[in-house]
Amino acid sequence: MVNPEAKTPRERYRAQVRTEIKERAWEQIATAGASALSLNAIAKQLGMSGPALYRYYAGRDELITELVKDAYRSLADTFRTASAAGADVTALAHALRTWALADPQRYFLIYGTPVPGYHAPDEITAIASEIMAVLLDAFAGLPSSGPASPFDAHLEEHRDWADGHPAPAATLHRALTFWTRLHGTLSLELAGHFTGMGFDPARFYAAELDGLTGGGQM
Amino acid sequence: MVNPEAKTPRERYRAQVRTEIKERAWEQIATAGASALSLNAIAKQLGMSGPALYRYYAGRDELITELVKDAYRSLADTFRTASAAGADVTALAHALRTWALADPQRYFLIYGTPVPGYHAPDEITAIASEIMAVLLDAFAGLPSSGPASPFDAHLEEHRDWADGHPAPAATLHRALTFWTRLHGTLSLELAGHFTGMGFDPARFYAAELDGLTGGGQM
DNA sequence: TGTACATCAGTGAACGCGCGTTCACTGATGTAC
DNA sequence: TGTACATCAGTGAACGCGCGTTCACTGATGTAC
Repeated sequence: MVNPEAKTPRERYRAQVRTEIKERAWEQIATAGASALSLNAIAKQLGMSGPALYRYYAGRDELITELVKDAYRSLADTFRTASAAGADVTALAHALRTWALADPQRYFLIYGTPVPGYHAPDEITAIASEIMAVLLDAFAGLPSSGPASPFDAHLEEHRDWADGHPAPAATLHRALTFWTRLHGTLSLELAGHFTGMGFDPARFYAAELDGLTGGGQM
Repeated sequence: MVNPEAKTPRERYRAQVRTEIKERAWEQIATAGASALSLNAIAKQLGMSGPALYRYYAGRDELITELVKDAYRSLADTFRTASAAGADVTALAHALRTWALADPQRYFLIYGTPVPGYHAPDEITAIASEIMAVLLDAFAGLPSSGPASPFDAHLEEHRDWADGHPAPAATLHRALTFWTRLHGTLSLELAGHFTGMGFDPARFYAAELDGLTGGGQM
């Protein structure tokens, strides 16, 4: 009769405070960047003293790692959900852009300037390859496009990252390109490098996407 | 007989110390990232007290702005020099990659995670458009490729950033694409996102470049 | 249902640190006559 | 060439700050009998 999975009130409370801490952390990151994240400031916003946070996180580093993991998981969920709803490559691209625009600093926490010396835990690389798997599936359902490039042959010899996905190297190539090209536009847009140039970033994004889905040149 | 441009020994000394300060600053940035840059630490490395630096820079912010400006100027110089030596689009791309790999954190100081609220001074946007001008010239000397994209028409109405360059919108489009695509690969490579994937980033970069120079599809 | 005990969230004081920045000063370097 | 003065690089003390983190504690919440 006892469900060992059931949460006691205390566990429930703990979980709630943990997420509240993270919510404030995201607010801080959004307004001042990740490097400005401060445990004491979070505690103050929650109306508690600084040391209280140590009941919930071992320290600043653990909190940040948790935030990075959450960001990855959020993106992976977005992709998986879209894919489950039948999204094709184009829809995935738009889901990506929407997700990124919703919280640019969250995007940069994953894809932004790396902290020298920091190395992502295995759990994170696992989520990253889950994202890639969705992408590979989407491209596998697309008609092949254009002639094989010399890079395809090279990729064929280095396809471990595809984690056993049966798609041909050309498809891996396209998924990789999807990633790098859309990141290229998106990150420059989010960083404000297009500001003042006048054109509509969404249209440029769409143009890049066009090249990816096999239709046009370039 | 007096050359008003000539530097007095004191001016010479000042200039030298200023560059020494910047050199140490770059070392710090390279090893711990820009957010860890500390005036006191720089002073210690130079064998002087912290306050001494205020003879040379008004404060931390001014120093960082100067570093960003130097980074931009360095990239612009690299491009201009390459261009003057007859570099085509491919050569510019390789110059870009070499420049980026030489000091990844310098690259990220320009193209990395933005600090929310920070706005680049006009002097910097001027250098950025100088870089773009070199790129436009390089593409203008290339045969046009592929059918016009719908984005070209949109760009035609927003071409102020090209600063009067006479190239057709399709060329602006290609220069823009050069920028975003190569940034996409390069930044992911520099941030270590390709680590463990096995393939050679240089080859992928070359493959992307191939698509840009008009040859192949995609 | 009531009491005795264990668990654990949160506090407040404290530690040591390094930061950016100011200020009044010393002493060396350069300039004017 | 020598002296008197001005310039200015660099020092050391000090200010106030916020940071992450530890520690011994109080008091509320939950558990066992």
